[in-house]
Amino acid sequence: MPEGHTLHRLAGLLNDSFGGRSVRVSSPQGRFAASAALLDGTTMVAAWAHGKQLFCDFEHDRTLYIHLGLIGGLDIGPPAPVRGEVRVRLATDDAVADLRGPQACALVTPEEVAAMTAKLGPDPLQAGADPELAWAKINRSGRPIAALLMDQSVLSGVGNVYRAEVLFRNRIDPHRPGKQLSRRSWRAIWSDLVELMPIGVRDGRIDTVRPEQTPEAMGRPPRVDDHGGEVYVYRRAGQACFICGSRVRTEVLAARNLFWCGRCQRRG
DNA sequence: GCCTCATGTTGAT
DNA sequence: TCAACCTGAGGCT
Repeated sequence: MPEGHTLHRLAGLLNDSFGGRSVRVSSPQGRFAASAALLDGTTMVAAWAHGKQLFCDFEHDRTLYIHLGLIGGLDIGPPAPVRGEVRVRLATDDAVADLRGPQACALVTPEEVAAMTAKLGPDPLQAGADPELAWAKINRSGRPIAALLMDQSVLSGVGNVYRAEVLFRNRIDPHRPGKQLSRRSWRAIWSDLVELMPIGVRDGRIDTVRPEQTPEAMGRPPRVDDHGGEVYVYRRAGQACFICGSRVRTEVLAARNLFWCGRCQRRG
């Protein structure tokens, strides 16, 4: 569920349903009960995201900080009975938001928020984010670009799907050390993310296949990943590359399954 | 029912 | 580098 686009989308949905309203806050599961009681009945001022971190600002300088981790989810919809392990429920008479399985869920101060965001790299989904801040780190690192893209202190919001897809779209070898990546390649990666990620926010899934290369346009059967989006290489190990036909490769890189085309991706 | 996997991160070794 | 953590879905018996 969660790369940066998911959190920005959720922030928007939270603002739509809870922004400026008095919110009932509870912890059906019990693990957030004490903090929920402090927020209960107060007004949610605004929700926002930086990369994969989600912040809900309430009155009295109280911020609910959420990180979904790998398996967490935040379901927003009309009122419904609690189902499963719900860490936090936000509710009004019209809407409910249920948080399950988060990696982090805590009440934090403005100072703590500032400290957290200060450690994060620029987010392609934030207006005015500066790609040079990321380039300064990439340009002097010996780590592979596929690892640097996943490092949230270098760049925030990119996860395993976007890293594989943006490297494929720009024909870049995932193993290329950051210091050997051209500035032109980095600018291409950044502008591609700035173009792709808002589409993910809008649609709630990651679509990366260019219009002229869709299955219909290429005369091949539709193929959509389990996460709901249409992609070139992510989770397609062993299958034919849509562009050159060679087998999509996979290996573990930066503790995650990387997917790439060894023939198409040779740039640095 | 049991096992594996998942768009993530942290802390110990 | 590796285990741990949080939860649910899907595949298997």
